Amino acid sequence: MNLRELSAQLGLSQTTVSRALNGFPEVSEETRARVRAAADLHGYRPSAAARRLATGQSGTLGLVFPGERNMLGDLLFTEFLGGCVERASQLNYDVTLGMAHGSQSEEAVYRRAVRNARVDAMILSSPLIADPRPALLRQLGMPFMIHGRTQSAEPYGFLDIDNEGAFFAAAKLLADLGHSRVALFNGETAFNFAADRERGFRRALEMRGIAVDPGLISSGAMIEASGLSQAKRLLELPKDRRPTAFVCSSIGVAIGVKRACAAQGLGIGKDIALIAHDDRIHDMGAESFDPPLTATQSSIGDAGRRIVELCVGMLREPQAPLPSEVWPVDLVVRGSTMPVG
Amino acid sequence: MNLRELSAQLGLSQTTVSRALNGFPEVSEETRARVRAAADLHGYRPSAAARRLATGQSGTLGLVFPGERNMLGDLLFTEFLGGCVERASQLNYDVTLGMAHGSQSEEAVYRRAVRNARVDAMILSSPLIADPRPALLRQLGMPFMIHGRTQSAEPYGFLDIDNEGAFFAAAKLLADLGHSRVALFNGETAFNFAADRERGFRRALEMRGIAVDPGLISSGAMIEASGLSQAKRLLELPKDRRPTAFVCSSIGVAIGVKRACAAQGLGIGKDIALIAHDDRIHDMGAESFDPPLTATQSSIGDAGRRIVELCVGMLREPQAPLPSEVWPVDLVVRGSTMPVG
DNA sequence: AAAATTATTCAAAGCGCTTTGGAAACAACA
DNA sequence: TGTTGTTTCCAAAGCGCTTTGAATAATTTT
Repeated sequence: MNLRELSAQLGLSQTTVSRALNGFPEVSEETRARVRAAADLHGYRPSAAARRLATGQSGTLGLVFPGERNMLGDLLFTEFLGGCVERASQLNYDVTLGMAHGSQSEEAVYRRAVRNARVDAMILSSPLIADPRPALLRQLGMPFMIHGRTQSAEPYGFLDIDNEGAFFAAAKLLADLGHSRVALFNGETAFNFAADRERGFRRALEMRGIAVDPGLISSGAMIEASGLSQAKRLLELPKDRRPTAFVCSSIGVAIGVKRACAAQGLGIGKDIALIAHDDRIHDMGAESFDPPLTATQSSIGDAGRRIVELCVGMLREPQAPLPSEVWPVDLVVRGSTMPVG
Repeated sequence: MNLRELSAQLGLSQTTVSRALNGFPEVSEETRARVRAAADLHGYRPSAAARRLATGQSGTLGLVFPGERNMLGDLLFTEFLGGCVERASQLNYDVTLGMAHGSQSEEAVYRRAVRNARVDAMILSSPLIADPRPALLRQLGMPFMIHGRTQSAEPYGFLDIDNEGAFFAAAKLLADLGHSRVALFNGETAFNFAADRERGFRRALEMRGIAVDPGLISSGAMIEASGLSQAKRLLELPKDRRPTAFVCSSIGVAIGVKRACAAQGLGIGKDIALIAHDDRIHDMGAESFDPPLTATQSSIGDAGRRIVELCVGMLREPQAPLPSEVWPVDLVVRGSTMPVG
């Protein structure tokens, strides 16, 4: 059943039926009710393809798989994606995925998506400090939102968490507990969030008059192996230079740290203080660590849901200022932190 | 630049230009070359929306997030999805995602996708033995392919791995090494793959004249905690009834088993033999276990790539028999298995 | 009661592609 | 010469929706 048939049934024009169904004000409530009833009765569903052609809008949002894949990255991306898909389907939007493959560069993926005009907007995740994608998309005329922030001359819409504030709070807590040798195991420095976190970390220690030892700051993949090897290295330092506290960019890293400590007979929350950032995945994480982990935490699924709302809002009101939000991050104190002893 | 403008430029009809670009035979090679050159020159890209409307095909494949989410499940799904997206984009297809949310049942998600006619076919993953989706989709007239198999009266296309053969090989290896008390930690029994695996497992032991002890077979979530608790329980049995070998449905489960063994001072590959199924994720897995794990392995990313090919083939030749493939599974023997003793 | 508003409804023109049913041009055959 | 085939190309009719510009009906104003 299509629009023409339905309007013929009703003895109305396509215009009126279309407007009645789409909530335009210039159709009487009586007619609207009649149209709705008939549409329900016949199970009428407007053709997405026809609407796309007529409106020029695809009702579709695009995401692209991150170029470098790893376990945690995939988990985070999937959790984020799941949130996006959930909210998008509530808003009657589709989500389509792109991916670089083989010789095709990531840029080509974005170009392809834009050229084919298959999406109304794209959502960028894991932005680098110097990320080429905003400039590219703006040049191509494709609206976008960033999950995170980036260093960019041009304006852009974004949703980010307060990474700096989070790591400021974590480092400050440790400093207030008397720790002066605090190590930071950060994510890859090319990512904007990692820079933000390091800034917050440094600011807190400096505020407490603690000189930041560059040797205690490292960055790398946010996986168990990184935490293990880096912690091992630092724990081998002479006792008076060995860190008494660690701040980790992910729970995976914290697991590695814990293993390194265990190997030295050091107990988390007893001999060594540990804080990690916890991107809530499947509503579980830091609290099921042993001991329960003091953590800065934030739901990446919620971020996905919210960024889709912002994105759709942006598409509906193109002339409005670009949406931007920065979410505060909770520092939840659990059993992995204690005063320095 | 649209088709009309391009054909005006060329002094040809839209028909001819369209056919030239789409490789129809009734246009001379000379004209085709001219058209191609002009299209390239002007950067002409056909509008996906218009094509969709005209052909009734959306050029889109649909997948739905599994209803129950967990870490391994997400990782597997993402790996599979990544493969799908990769091949789909090579074939100029899009992949869109659906997801049940809140009150909306999984069935509603499929209905919605079909009603809106936004996808040409759907790919079903993690089929249950009694899965309602094939009947639903057939009734709705939506083509689909299953990654896995199911117990269904109606025919369906599928790509599956030989789960039965894999677990047959694993159990047979253990039997041949002299193990007679072999435990199986299977996935949820509602899933078809779990039933297949158990069948293979039993068949091998029976073939070797070993009575299968039902107490040694359990099933549950394919996560570390399951392996840990189940193995712990079995390792507490009196020595003459305690299993000497374990077959696990995932590496996660194997990790749990290893921890349970370690707690009892039992070494994998020494005191206890261990085999797990390894869905290759990120090209790593069983070989980085300690000790390297004897495993049945199969690439889930490859499966994603292939199922998209089959799906697209099915759409292109709707009257051809439904495609189906069963992939053999390699049993790779590493250090976690040894003769009983 | 006529004129001016306002509230409803409609006919028709796209959106940009595919595809049907010829037609024109040309060569090959009788 | 007339007929039959081939090749190559085209005009025009959709696909099913949105939206513009007008027309009609109902209401209010003068």
